[in-house]
Amino acid sequence: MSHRLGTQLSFAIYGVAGRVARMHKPFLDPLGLTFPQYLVMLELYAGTPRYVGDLGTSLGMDTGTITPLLKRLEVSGMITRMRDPKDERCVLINLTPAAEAIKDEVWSIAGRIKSACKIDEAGMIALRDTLNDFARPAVE
Amino acid sequence: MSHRLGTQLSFAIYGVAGRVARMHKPFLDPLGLTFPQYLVMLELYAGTPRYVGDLGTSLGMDTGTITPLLKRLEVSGMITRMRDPKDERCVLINLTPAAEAIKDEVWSIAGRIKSACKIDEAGMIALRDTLNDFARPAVE
DNA sequence: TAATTATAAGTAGCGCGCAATCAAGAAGGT
DNA sequence: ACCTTCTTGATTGCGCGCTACTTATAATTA
Repeated sequence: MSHRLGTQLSFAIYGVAGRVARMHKPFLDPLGLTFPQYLVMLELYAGTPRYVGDLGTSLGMDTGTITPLLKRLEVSGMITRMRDPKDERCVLINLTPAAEAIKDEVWSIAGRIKSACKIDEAGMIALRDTLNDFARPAVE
Repeated sequence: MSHRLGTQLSFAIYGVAGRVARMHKPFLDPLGLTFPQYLVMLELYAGTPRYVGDLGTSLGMDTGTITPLLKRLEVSGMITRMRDPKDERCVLINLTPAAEAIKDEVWSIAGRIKSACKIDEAGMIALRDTLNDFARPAVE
């Protein structure tokens, strides 16, 4: 039977995620960012301040993943972390001037990657939508 | 302008990879396997013995990833690791009876996952092929 | 008000993923 | 036989991702 197809799709998804992250590396290394950190920065460029939990939800990252990641971004001078005076449980994330300084370069990475993917605009849109719908509501 | 689309696609790929792995977890936990270990087992079920390097190449896993992974599979009794007498540099991987015993159940996971993904056969084939072509030749 | 419950982050431990480095065996040439 | 050179894995270190647990603050309820 076709267990085959299911496993092939799992392989394909596993494989493409690694390739995409690796493809970003040469562009991110000079900025001192990892791929997940890059995704966090994109979220922050879209609007600050943001709560830690809000960021985690948007990116699908667990608290055990995003908290140390944010602490590293703080150490590297990209963000500040501050308790919300209104609710001392929450931590507000803001961008530093150093982060704003590389904003355009960070945004430009996507365009430079796109060229290397040999996929047209319509294909990208279709793929994005397919992936965003895929495996969405199930066990989780 | 449309850095947007590129970043959205990166997000989508990052997100779907995590969701797919998480979707497998409830099925893999009872077997004591992680998702990457599951992929390795599928490769091994397709034919043994296999060299470590061969497995790594097939799965796109680095030696620093697959060597400890295989040692854990050995500890959990799924595989054996043996130097090839013909070439002492190479390590041959074989399945144990314990691994053969769960072979059918491991294979069946893909089918059970497929039901939860609300995507038809044609969609799966198209998606698999699109992903396998995507980001393939570029930096790597 | 006091006690309970809920929520937001942080922390520890394990496994994956990658880069860089190392050691051992094999293959080739001299 | 000897000496390079290449190949195969192993190792180390760091960051991500998850689970489970803990702490601190808020909200709720008795």
